[in-house]
Amino acid sequence: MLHSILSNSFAKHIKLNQTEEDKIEGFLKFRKLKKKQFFLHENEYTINSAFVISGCLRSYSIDKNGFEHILQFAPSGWWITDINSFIGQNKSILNVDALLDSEIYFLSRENQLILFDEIPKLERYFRILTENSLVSSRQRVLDNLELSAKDRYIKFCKIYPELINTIPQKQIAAYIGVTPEFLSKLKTEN
Amino acid sequence: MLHSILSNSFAKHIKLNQTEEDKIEGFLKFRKLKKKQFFLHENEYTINSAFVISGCLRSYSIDKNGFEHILQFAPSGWWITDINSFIGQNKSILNVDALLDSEIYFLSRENQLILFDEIPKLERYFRILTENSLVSSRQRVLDNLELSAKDRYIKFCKIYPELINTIPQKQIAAYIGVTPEFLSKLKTEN
DNA sequence: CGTCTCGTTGAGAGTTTTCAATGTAAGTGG
DNA sequence: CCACTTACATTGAAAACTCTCAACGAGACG
Repeated sequence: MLHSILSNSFAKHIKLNQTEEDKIEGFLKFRKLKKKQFFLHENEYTINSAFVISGCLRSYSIDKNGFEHILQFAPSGWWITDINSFIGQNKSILNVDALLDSEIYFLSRENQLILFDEIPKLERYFRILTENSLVSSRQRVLDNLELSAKDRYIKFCKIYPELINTIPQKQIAAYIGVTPEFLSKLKTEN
Repeated sequence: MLHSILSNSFAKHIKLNQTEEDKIEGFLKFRKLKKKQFFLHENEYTINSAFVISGCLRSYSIDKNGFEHILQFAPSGWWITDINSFIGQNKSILNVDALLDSEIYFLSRENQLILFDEIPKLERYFRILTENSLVSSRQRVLDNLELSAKDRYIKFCKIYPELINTIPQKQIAAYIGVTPEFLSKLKTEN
């Protein structure tokens, strides 16, 4: 049976009967990731997309100076992959790994496309997720343009309250776009 | 008959016959915008999405200090709207206006949904555009995290070469996230 | 117990902004 | 077409913001 967290994610956008959920389950694989274990390395072709049941994954790139920059956190209930590579057959420019011990389902692009044919509602589900991702990605672009580092941190705390005390603070710094040292100073000054 | 620029945009992703193009045309409206004329004001509900035939539109927000921050430029061949408002029935947080005298088609969300039913290929066209927008929006988030102001300007010049000498430089500054004065200094220092 | 990662702090350097001044180009009304 | 106004680009100096580098302490983990 599908894990309730994934089942609930579907239910937010579409209605599936038991037969359909069972069929979907047949196309998914379950896997546990230890902290720091990779789901996807840059420069590979991304076959799979991950849905996080428990724990937390992140996607990030490494710049020419060796610094990591985080594009997305995926705590419980989120999908994560390198979407450009997953959709477009391009080499991945992102790494995806686990920040905490995690449990995930993963779905291959091949199986996803098969499921789109067999259960058209599922295409709708992913279309809506894509639209929502676009909205939040654009909001993040605006936030980076409009907000000070301090305000970006405050906003981060509102959006991801469950992450504040579960992942290292330096990961949050790599998401909002400041150095770990500077984030530390931001928090004290008040 | 549909303007060739829009027709070509469709043709990049889907195949439409003449009957289908004619039908689509019936759901579009054509309009000219003078420079500085608004297509959409923030705090309104966004009914329409615009496809630019000639000229250039932009979408932007105004922060609490009164500064403008540009989310998107739409020269010839691009769609532009406040997608959150257009899709989600939310109030717009963006303004969209013309940087140059422009010619546009516009399509209401209502008509778009009707067309999705009548010409399913069109839903595919917009799904692909949404996916591509997501990819480029995420790339821009990464660019803001990774690149210096100077490198962001250099990258901008590569992506939008047709804009460099047609729109005011201060608009480019508002897109890459620096003040007009600082962009001016960046360009001279070399 | 030792090792590694992380968070904090401080001083100095680099970056970007602010503010003010100037010159030029572009738009407007007569 | 000219005179006037407005918008824009540039420059400089000072201030504000953010980073770098180095040091230290605390906690996690084997």
